Amino acid sequence: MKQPQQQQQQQAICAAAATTAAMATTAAGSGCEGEKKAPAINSELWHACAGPLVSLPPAGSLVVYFPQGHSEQVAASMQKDVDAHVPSYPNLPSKLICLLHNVTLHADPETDEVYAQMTLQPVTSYGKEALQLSELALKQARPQTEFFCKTLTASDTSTHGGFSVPRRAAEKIFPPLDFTMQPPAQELQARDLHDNVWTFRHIYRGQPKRHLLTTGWSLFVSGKRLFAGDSVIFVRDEKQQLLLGIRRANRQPPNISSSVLSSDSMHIGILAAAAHAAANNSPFTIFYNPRASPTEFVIPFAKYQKAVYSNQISLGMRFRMMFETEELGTRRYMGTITGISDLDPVRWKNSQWRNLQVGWDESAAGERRNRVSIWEIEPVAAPFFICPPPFFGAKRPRQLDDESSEMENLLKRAMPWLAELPICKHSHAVGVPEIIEQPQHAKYWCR
Amino acid sequence: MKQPQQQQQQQAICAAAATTAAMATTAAGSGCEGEKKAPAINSELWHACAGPLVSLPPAGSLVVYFPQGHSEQVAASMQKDVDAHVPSYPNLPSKLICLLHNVTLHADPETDEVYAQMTLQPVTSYGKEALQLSELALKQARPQTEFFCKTLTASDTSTHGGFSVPRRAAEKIFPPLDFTMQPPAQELQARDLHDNVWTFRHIYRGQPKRHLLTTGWSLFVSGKRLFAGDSVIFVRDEKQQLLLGIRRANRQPPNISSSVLSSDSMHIGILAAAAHAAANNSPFTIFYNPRASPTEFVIPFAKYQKAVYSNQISLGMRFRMMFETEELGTRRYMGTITGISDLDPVRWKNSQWRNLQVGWDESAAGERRNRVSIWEIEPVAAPFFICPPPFFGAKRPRQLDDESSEMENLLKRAMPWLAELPICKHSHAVGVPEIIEQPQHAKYWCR
DNA sequence: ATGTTGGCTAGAAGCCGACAA
DNA sequence: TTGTCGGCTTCTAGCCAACAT
Repeated sequence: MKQPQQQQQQQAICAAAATTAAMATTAAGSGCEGEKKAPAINSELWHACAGPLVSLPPAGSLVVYFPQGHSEQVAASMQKDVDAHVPSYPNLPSKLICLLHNVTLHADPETDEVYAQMTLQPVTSYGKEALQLSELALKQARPQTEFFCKTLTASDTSTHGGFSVPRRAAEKIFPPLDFTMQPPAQELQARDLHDNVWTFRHIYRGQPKRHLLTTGWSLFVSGKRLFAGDSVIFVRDEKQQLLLGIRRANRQPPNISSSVLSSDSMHIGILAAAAHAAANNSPFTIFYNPRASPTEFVIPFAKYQKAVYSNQISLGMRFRMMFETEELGTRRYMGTITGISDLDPVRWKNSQWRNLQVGWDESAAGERRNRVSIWEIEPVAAPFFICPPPFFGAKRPRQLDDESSEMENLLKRAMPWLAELPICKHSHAVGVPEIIEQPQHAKYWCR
Repeated sequence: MKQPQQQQQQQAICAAAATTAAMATTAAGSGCEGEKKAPAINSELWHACAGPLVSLPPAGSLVVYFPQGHSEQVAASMQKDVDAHVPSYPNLPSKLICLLHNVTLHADPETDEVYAQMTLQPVTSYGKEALQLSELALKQARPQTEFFCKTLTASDTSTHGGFSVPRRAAEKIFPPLDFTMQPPAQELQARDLHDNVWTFRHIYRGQPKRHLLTTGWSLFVSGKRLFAGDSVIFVRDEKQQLLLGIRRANRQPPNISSSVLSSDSMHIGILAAAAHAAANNSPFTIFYNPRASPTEFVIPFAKYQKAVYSNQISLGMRFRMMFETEELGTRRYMGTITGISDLDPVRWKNSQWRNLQVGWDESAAGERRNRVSIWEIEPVAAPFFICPPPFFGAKRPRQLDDESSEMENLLKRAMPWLAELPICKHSHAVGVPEIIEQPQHAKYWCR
C-alpha cells in the first residue's frame, strides 16, 4: 500500500545531496554513493527474468569474448546498424580468450531491465582451474527454481479489478490458504529486484472459485508501468520467500537514442576498449543485456572448444537449437546448415561469429535468425540413442516445453553418463520419459 | 484530456512493427522509421528549456571542439570520473578546429530532457564564410521569447488541486480573459517539445482573485512525472501559440548507469571517435546535453579566438562570469584568477580547457566551479565606459536578472558599435537604462 | 500576491459474482 | 479453468473559497 511513498522519499533525500555535489567542482556524484550501490540482486530472480537460456559463466572461469556480438548488442539497443563511419580495428581479433574476473547482476531502477556487468581480461595462457571452471559451467545445471510466469491480460492490468492467478501457479508458489476461512484469504509479501516489498491480498473466491490478487495489485501495475502483454514472474526461493519480477513485451525500441553518446561512438567505444585491453592484456568492463542482445557474446571457453572440436560442420547438416517460449519455457527447432561464410567479410574476416547460414524446418522462418554460431547448435548426427525424429513431440505438444528442464534433470539422474556428452546434453530426448525404461526403442527414432 | 491515450496507441502500433523487425536477421529497427524521426523540435521552446546561457553555434560555422569537455559530460551523466583504465590518446589534441555540418535539436521522449546532435568535421583550413558565421553567432542575440518559468510548489503538484499561475505571468503570456464572464475562464492549449497538445482550463477566481489552471493540469503533472521543485515553462511564440516545457530539479543522477555501455567504454568511445576523425579529417557525431554537461565544449571559433587573443590573463586578474539563476534568469558573479595550470597534466598537457583556477567574491564558493576556461569569463580590465562597479545593480536587485537580455537589445539598438566589442557584450551595464541618455555618467562607474 | 487547507461532490478505482469461452 | 462484464461501494481526485503569510 505504501511502497510508492517510500520510494519517493528516498529519491528526494538523494536529490538534495546530488544537487550540492553537482555544483561542486570535479566530484562526480560523491553525494549519493551510499544510495547507489546495488543491494546485491537476487540471482534466482535475476535469472528468472533473464530467461531460461541465459547462463552466465562463473567468475574466475575462462571465456571467449566476441566483439562482434557485443557490437550487435549495441546495435540492437540503439535500433541502428553499424555505420560506415565506424573504423575497423585490424589489430582486434574476432575473439578474445579472457579470464572472467567478476560478474555482477544489475537491474535498471527505472524499468527493472536485467543486465550483467563483467570484467574481462585477455590472456595468452591460463591456469587449469580457470579451464575447469568453464567446464563446470557446462555441466552444472542451474538449480531449478520454483516459479510461475503469467502474461498479463487486459483484465489484469485494467483499473477495474485485480490479478487472476492461474490455479496451478497459486498452489505451487503461494503459501497454502486456510480453507476454513470464509472466504480463504491471506496477505502476500513479495520482493522485487530492488528489494522493494510489494504487498497483495490473496483471496480465493468467486463462482467458480479462483485465486485472485486484489488490494495492492493495481499499485504494482502502475508502479512498474505494466501493460497487457507484459509478464509477471513469481518465484519462491529456498527460504519460502516470494520474489517478484517482470518481463516487458518486446514492444518499443528499448533506448531509441541515448542523449549522451552517438551509436557510432558506442561502437567505437566497444571496439577500442577491447582493442586496448587486448594489446595490453589489461582488464576491461562490459555490460551484457540478455533481453536486448540477440545472442550471448561471452561464452565459456569449454563450450566454445567442445563445439569447435567436436562438431563436424558441413553443408546440409541437420541440427537442433534451443529457443525460448512464452511463459519462460524452452523448446527446440530443427534446422539445416545452408551455408558457411563470414557475416562481415570486411571488418571481421574468418570470424566464427554467426558464420553458419541456416534454414528452419518450421515455416515461420522470418522469426528465427538465419545465422548462428557453431556453439549454439546441437548436431543431430549424434549417437543413435539420442536422436529422436524431428516431430517426435507431436503426441503431447502442449506439455513438452514446460517440463523439458525438469525432465532433463530426471534424465541426468537416471543416466549420469549423459552429462559427459555435451553434444547431446540438450537433445529432445529429455522430453521423452520412455527412454529411461525402454532405451531399445531408440532404433526407431533415427532415420 | 485524451493525450495519454493517443500516445499509448502510437506506441502499440510501433511495437508490433518493431517486434517483427527485431526478430529479423540484420535489419535494425527498420520497422519504426516512420514513427522515429523527430517532428522538428521548436527552437524557442528547446532554448527555453535549455536555459539562457546555452547557445548553439549555427550549422556551417567554424567551431572548436574540446574532447575533455565532452568527456566531462559523460562523467557527469554517469556520475563517474574518468577511470585509470581509460587510455590516453597522445595523438588527439586537446582541441579540434571543426566545421559544424549539422545541428539538430532533440528531446528525450521519456523525460523531455533536451539535447542537441552535432556533426563535426575536423579541418586544417577553412573558408571565410565559416569564420564569419562563427562571428555572427557571437553578435546575433537570440530573438527574445516571451515566456515564464515557475518552480512547482507542493500544492501545484498535489492531487488536491490545480496550478496557481503567477499574476504577471498569466497577464504576459496567456490570451486575455473575458472579464465580463462570471467567473472569467477559458480553455488553453499548449504544445510540448514532442508536439503533444495539452489542454487546461484557465480560470480567474478565488478570494482574493487569482489565475488558476484546473481541469487538465493533473494529467500533465502525472504524464510528465513532475514533482514539487521541478519547473514548468510557458512560452508564447510569434504566432501567439502557447508552448509548454519542463525543467526537472537537479535531483537524481540522470543515468545512474547505462545497462548498455560501461562508462569506461563511453570515455574511450568519445576519444577514439574524435581521434579517428582527427586523423582522417572525417565527420563524427556528438551529443551535447546542456543540462547534464557542466560546460559547453563546442565553442564558436570566433569566440575562442577573441578570448585567447584579446584577454590578457594574469594571476590576480579580476573577471565576471555569467551564471543561470532560478526561473531562467542570468546574473554575473565576480571572481579572481588564482592560478593557471593544466586540469589533467597527464592526459591533457597544455590544454586550455578549464586551465584557470579561480576564486569567487561571494561566499557560497562551493556552489561555483573553481576552474574555468578563458572564453567563459569577461575581464573587468575593459574599456572604462563599460565597467560598472561590482554591486551596481543593488538599486533594483529583483528585476535586474529577468530583464537583462531585453535591455541588452535595447542597448544595442541605441549603440550598435557596442556589438563590435564582444568582450564587453555581457557587461552588467546592460541593466542600466540611464546609460543611453547619459553616457557621461560612465566615469563614475569605474574605480 | 500566492501557498495551503477544509469542505464538498463527481467520478474513478476497485470488490464481488455472473456468465461465457 | 479463467477472461470479461455489470452491479455496487468506497475512496480519491479535484473544484471551491477561507485563511495565512
